[in-house]
Amino acid sequence: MAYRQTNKVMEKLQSKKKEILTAAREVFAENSYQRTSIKAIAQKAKIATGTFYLYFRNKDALINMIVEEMFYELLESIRNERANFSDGFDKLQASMETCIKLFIKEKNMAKILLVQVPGVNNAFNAKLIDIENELIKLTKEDLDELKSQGRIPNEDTFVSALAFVGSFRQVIINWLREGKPEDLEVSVATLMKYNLRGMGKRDVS
Amino acid sequence: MAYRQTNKVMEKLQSKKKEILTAAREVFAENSYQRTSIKAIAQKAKIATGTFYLYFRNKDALINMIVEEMFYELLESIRNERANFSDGFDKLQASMETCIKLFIKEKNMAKILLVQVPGVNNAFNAKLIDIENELIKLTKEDLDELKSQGRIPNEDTFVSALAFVGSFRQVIINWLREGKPEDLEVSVATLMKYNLRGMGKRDVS
Amino acid sequence: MAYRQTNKVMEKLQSKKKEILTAAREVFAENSYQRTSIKAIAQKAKIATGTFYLYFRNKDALINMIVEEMFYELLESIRNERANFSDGFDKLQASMETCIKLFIKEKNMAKILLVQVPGVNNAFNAKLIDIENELIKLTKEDLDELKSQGRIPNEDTFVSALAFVGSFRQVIINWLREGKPEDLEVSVATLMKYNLRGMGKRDVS
Amino acid sequence: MAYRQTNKVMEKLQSKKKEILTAAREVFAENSYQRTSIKAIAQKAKIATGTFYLYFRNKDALINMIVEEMFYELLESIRNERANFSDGFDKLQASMETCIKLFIKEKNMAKILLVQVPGVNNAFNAKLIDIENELIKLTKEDLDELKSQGRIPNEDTFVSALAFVGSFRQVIINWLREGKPEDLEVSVATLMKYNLRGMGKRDVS
DNA sequence: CATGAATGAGGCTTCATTCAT
DNA sequence: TATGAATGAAGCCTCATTCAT
Repeated sequence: MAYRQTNKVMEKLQSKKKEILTAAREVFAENSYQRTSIKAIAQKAKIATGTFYLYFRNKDALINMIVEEMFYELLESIRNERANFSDGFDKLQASMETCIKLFIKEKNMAKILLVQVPGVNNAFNAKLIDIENELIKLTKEDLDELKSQGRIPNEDTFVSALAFVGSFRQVIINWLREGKPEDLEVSVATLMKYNLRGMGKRDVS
Repeated sequence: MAYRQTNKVMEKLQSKKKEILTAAREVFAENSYQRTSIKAIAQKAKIATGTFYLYFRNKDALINMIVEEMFYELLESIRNERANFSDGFDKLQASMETCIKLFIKEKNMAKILLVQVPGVNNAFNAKLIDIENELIKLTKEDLDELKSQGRIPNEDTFVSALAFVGSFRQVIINWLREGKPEDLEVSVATLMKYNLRGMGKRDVS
Repeated sequence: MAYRQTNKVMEKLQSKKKEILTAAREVFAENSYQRTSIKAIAQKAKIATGTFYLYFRNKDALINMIVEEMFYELLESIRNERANFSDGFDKLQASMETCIKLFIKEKNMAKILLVQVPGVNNAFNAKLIDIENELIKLTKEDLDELKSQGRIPNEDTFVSALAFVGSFRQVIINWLREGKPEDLEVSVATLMKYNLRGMGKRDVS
Repeated sequence: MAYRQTNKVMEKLQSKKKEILTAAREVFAENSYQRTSIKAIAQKAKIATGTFYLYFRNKDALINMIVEEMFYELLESIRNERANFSDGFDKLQASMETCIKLFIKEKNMAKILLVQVPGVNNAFNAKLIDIENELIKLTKEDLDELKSQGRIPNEDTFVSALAFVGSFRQVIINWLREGKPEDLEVSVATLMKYNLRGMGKRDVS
């Protein structure tokens, strides 16, 4: 009895926390971290400012959790999608396509991860860097596999991995900031070819 | 006796302004714009807070000048170096090599331009974006030239330009943040090859 | 439990605002606008500096409200009292007597309106001038009526109105500053006779 | 030799001090005391800010001296002019006409005495009040004389003196602030009649 | 004497966080 | 738990005054 009660309370608490997180994402996507006030988030979440502190120790804890959530969402999606493929090139392609699709679907997420939060605070940067590093690591693993299979030249796969991730990052940022390229999906195909050639894949159309 | 309004005095004033700019660059390289206080800059420059305002109208004017200086330093260097070459591929290579060399020489500049990018909604960031866009534009021009010469495939050069710039950006950022790749100059050569292949240049070693 | 958004809460807020206004009036009565700091007002009102900004957008908004309140209090009292009379001379007398009575009752108000007038270039002063002008306008209307009735000579009623208001102003100011004349009410009677004669009323005792 | 040298130096110093005072008057007439910076005065006087402090202990000392100068100029003019008359009414008229003429000639003086400085600071107010009180005292003396001669009714001459001065003050202030009455000299004649009647003079036209 | 750069206290305002209800 | 008023530290900027030249 007491147990179920607690569970229910926990659920309720969790759901309220989720609501705040959702509201916070929206507000952060518009303004930068520093320019976003707790009051604004609370208003968006339709709670009082004080209530915010029942769910988060402070502002930093909030942004931390947001980034961690995104970390999870993004990398989990990528890992799941990659699991459907065994070929290195396919896995690379799957990684990026998943990433792009998620960003298109959740533009706020892209804005926060790529535009708003960077530069705010070394602690958050560290989290963001974790995500990026994880993505780079995955990419490098694929490249190493392809290299060991002799399907790409014997080059520094770390640099290639950075180039791969960086090129996508730039295209997405530009799309977020300037709205160009207009059709991100088409551009991603071009970009993929660019990178496959860059890695040294033979017979790219 | 009165100050003699000689060159000496003027130089001293200019040099003081430079000192403040240098101090500000150092502080900005560590913290973001929003988290950098005038007080901190003044302390670094060993002046009183009020003195800052003798040299800059306000905080925004300072950051504006810093970024404009960097804009000038970076793009002027690149343009100068590019002028030595007529071949499109050579110009692309010259662009990036100059950029990298400058960043190695002036690490704070790289940190400010690439890492401490603050939230999107201010003049500071707008200027930074200008720099990036200018670099992308230059790259695209080279690619368009190469395309018209039939030396690279008929693909969206805007996307290629973004990929090119983005891949370098990522490598430099990683070097700044993690110290890897350790030997940036060597990696840049690899990266260049990656990109040349990516663009579709034939016979890249 | 949540605050109940009852009348009680609202009243409390309003009363707090009133308290701040009262404190501000007291401080302004001692020092001029420019020399009055928010901190001083907050201390007088026994609140923190930040609390002030929960009730007023900024310093100007406060002074605006203070003067508008006074504008309302003073002119409304005068208009109400005048409504009891139809004779021009009676209305003039009613105007000034009401004014004097209010100033005796609310000495701070008199001090702010008459003594702490700050430099000309701000909104505060503009409002104060509005009050004075309104009073002059009312006086002029009475004089015009009397003139059209042939009860005072055919002279420039604007000048007379200024003289009328100015003479009262001077007496009150002197009373505020020097405590003389000691018995303001008696002096006001004398002053009234002075002005009635000045206007050209016949048979003033 | 040394003596003459010193004298010369003193003269020069005095003349520079005068220049600063003149500049300060101009600046104060435009902006209020608080909004007038030493830098602005120095610029108007074509000296360096530091130089200001060679001639005045501080900003307060400057305004003090300005007001004292005006005190002297105004009251001395009035006293001189009054010396030409022996009749009480003539002396009253001479007082005010001199005052008005001086204010018309030196509008800055009027602005400073009547509009800018009041309310700034109790210390300056005190000086201003001295001037006003002196004027009131002179007026009262005339009225007392007239009363003892039986030429005006047996009323409180202090109140009459206040009314007299206050009515002029109001007209001048209105002229400074609003530009009305347009022709001050004509209005002053009307005003004089108003006051003569007010005092109880017989046979005012 | 003159200069004007330098100083730093102090003013206004914002906002993360606390706390009485 | 929920509320939102209250707090006060901290930031930006101004300006009277000082001081090295």
